[in-house]
Amino acid sequence: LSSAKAPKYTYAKLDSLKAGSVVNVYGVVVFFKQPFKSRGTDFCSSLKITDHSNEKIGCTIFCEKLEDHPKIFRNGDIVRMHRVKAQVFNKSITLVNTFGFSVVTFDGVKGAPVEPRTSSRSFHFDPDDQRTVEELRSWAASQALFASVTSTVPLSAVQPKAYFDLTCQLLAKAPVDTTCTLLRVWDGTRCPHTLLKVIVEPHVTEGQLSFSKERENLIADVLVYDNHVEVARKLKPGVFLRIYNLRAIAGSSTVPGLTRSQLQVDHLAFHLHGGTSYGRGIGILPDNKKNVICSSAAAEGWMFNDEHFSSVGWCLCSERSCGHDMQKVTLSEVKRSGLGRVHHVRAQLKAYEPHRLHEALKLYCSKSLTVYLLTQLMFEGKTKDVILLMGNNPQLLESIKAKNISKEISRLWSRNPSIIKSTKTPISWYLTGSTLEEMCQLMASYQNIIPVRASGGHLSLFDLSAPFLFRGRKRYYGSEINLTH
DNA sequence: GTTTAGGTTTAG
Repeated sequence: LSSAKAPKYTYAKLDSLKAGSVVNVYGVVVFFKQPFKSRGTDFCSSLKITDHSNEKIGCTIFCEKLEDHPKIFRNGDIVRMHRVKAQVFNKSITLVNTFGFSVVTFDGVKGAPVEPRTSSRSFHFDPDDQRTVEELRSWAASQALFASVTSTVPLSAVQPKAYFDLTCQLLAKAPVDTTCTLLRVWDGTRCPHTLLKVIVEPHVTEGQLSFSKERENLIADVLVYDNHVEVARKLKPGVFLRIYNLRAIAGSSTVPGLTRSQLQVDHLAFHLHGGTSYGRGIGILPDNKKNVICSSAAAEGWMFNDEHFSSVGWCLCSERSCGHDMQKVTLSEVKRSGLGRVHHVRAQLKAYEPHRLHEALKLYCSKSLTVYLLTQLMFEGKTKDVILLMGNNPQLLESIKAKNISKEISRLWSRNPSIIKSTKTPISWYLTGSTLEEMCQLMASYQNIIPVRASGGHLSLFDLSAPFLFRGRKRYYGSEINLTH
């Protein structure tokens, strides 16, 4: 016994499962449902997995406690299950958990850190597991495993009539009747459609009762029905959710318990219908998923202007979890430490720019997950610190800052109002006074050209009717672009 | 020593 080896698990390929055997398996998730209450004593998770063998195997997991269920957030996630029993149902092999069952889940994204998701206090994990996860990720990336399933869509891209998954934060909730609950959520993006607003009694609302008009425009009212009401009852405002198989419906809607006059009809409504078909359900995201919302909010140029800084709003943007412990420092310490460091601060908002989003140029670098907001102040030369920053790309930031662009533009512009040359920064500049033909000639030398004009001795961006950026042959309208290095 | 569900859309 003293020489007993550490336990070594062996994993069955999914095309070699024999009825009645108890096995350990690895698989890529191609379908899943959030755990739902069964008619028996347990919650039930339903999932389908596959592996290199291309065999797709349905799995049914019964556990009394939700935390013992597989922590699956999306198709492509990788699960490792210990002690599942193969049995035949409808002439196919399925896997059901059996005594001593445990499950660990991993993100399926190639190159992402291999971080086990489990509530088990101790679990086996060795270099072979690391390798297996990475192999499954690579294999899955080369396959079209779930091309037709619904995908996570931000509110800004929601299509009427479509089913989709929504990643969002719960701001408030209220019961509508015994079969329907209202969830007020946002994801930091603005839906182009007018949103249905459900009016409920204030005294039954949990969470913030009212929001500023600006924020209200970002909030989607989601009605969840039947079996989802029980799940919704346990949710606390502030929690981050993924709502699966949500349906956006345009046109008149009626809601039980409410008269039609309580609804603004003909608006886009969000319904989570009863049942669990197509994975319909509500999943609670772990803290490290908050970044998803923070970065989408930032990429959208999300700003809020509430008189009362709510704890929920605060949470959305300030409590970024960076996956490491870091002490909070004061703003003066940040200033002293110079460029290129990452800090945690907690501060009170005193003022913000821009008040109108089209006044800002947003540069979003998907590689470094960094958002740069170049504000109107920069063009007017009113400030030295022209860039409001998030993220961690000191090189790019420094190159912009070191150039002191507004000063440089003003200087060069006074000498030669036609062209300003700036080769080091990721942006080149084009000024008023040139024709389109001249600008097209400049395209050969400069990758990115932002048209600006002079007014009142200052430079300013054109309004939204003009392209804000010329990149090669492409013209970008609006105010956003992905920078590629 | 093993009931529950067994993917496949509400119809508000």
